[in-house]
Amino acid sequence: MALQIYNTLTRGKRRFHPIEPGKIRMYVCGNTVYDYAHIGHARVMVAFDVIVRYLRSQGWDVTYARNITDIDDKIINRARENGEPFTALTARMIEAQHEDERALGVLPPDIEPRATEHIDDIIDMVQILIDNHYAYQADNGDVYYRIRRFPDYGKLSGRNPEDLLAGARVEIGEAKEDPRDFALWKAADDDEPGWNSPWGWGRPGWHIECSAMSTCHLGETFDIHGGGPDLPFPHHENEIAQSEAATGKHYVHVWMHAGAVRVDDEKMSKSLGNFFTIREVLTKYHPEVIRFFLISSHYRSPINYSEDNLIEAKAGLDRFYSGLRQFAQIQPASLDQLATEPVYRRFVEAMDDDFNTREAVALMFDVLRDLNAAARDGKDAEARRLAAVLKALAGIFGLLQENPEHFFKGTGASAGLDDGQIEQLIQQRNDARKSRDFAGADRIRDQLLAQGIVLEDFREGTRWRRE
RNA sequence: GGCGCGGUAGCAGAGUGGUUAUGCAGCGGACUGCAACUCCGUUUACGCCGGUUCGAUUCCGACCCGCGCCUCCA
Repeated sequence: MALQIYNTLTRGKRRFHPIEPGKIRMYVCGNTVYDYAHIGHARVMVAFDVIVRYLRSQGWDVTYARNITDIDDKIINRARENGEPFTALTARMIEAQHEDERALGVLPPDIEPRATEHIDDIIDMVQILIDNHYAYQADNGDVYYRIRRFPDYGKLSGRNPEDLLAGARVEIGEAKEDPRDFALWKAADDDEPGWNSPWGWGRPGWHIECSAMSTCHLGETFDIHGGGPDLPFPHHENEIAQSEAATGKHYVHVWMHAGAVRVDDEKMSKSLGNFFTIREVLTKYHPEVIRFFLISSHYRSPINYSEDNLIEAKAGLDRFYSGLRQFAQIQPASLDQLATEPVYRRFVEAMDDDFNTREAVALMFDVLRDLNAAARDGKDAEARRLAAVLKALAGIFGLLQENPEHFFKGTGASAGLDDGQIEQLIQQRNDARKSRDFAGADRIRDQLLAQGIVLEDFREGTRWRRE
């Protein structure tokens, strides 16, 4: 089966056809850097990271751009609250985001354009829209997009422009011709952050930056545009209106949107204040646990962030590492080797079907079971082969990248016993076992368990891990 | 109100017009001094009502329920 992707625009899965053979140009809406990234951001970043990794594994030449919105009202307000220049805030938050990405194993995009570095491109596009009467400067100095000039408005989110008129809020002192019109350029006071433009001192509206930057880096028409679940309307709708009005070309072939993250079965939102930052979550769970949790659902399904679900993800990941523990030195199978494995064909089939990571994970568990059975039965060659296959499949997801011993034992710097003390106690216990002092042996095991140390006895010796 | 998505076993979560998803938890068994790890087996699963069909969880229609967007939010 060839690659199929669900397209928000057509509301269905279609076979993917690249604009240029073998190449995929992809743009994903990144974060507005006024605060630390939260798990909703993590989901989008991990989802598209997996998609890009998979596409590359299948031989596609992917150009992946993901922007940073580093000028906007929220940034200005937060910087003002903090009493710092907005550039200081954004520089700090960008660095923090990059740290979070590295922790989660998210590879950097090929291009990471920032709004403030594309002010000229933005101004050029706004000017084109004004010249073509798709935009106008209002009495308050703002430049607005003239919705009614764009007949296709609403095609992405399935909205009727007339309905939008009924629902549009009319603000006090409204300067727009039409309440549905949205800002391309916002006039600013002299003491506010801004840039000189043909319409005076000001700053870009939110939507125009993505139109300008995507066109600048990927061309007027490109293959895939992605983002979070709340972006189809109005953000992406507005992008389409801007770009297609400015270029006269079809803007994007496939629109992809990740599903929402809920927290304890409630909508996660800024206004409810129930969102978790990535760095908070990383203090509680191993980064791969978070990654595995995210990959264990389809990227478009809503997922629920909860203690139980993360614990379950950890249990699953523990099994994989447990199975690989005696195969730490095995290298992942090459793509050529993988191609001969029946399970890989099923893996590709699952992923080609709109990136069905859940199905693919189920196949990884199948491999794991066979691996454990082979290892138990002493079929060493087969076990090593399966370990290599498992590592290769996991590698496509950016999982199982750690040495299992390290995964289970951690840094050893945490509270409690250090590795040497633990191993000494295990030795004492094994001495007791040899002399059939099982009560004494169990006492030591319980003592270790109380400190979160779990023992596993094998013929070759006793393994331990920190829970 | 408008637009859209979904309701699958204790929980999480794929998928399919007829044949075991998978994981976690539970139970039984093997292994073990006992455990843990692992393997094997296992628990009335497909919201409700009609229709199409030899046969529907899977297609169609109605209904009930949940959720998302429509407002800053990924």
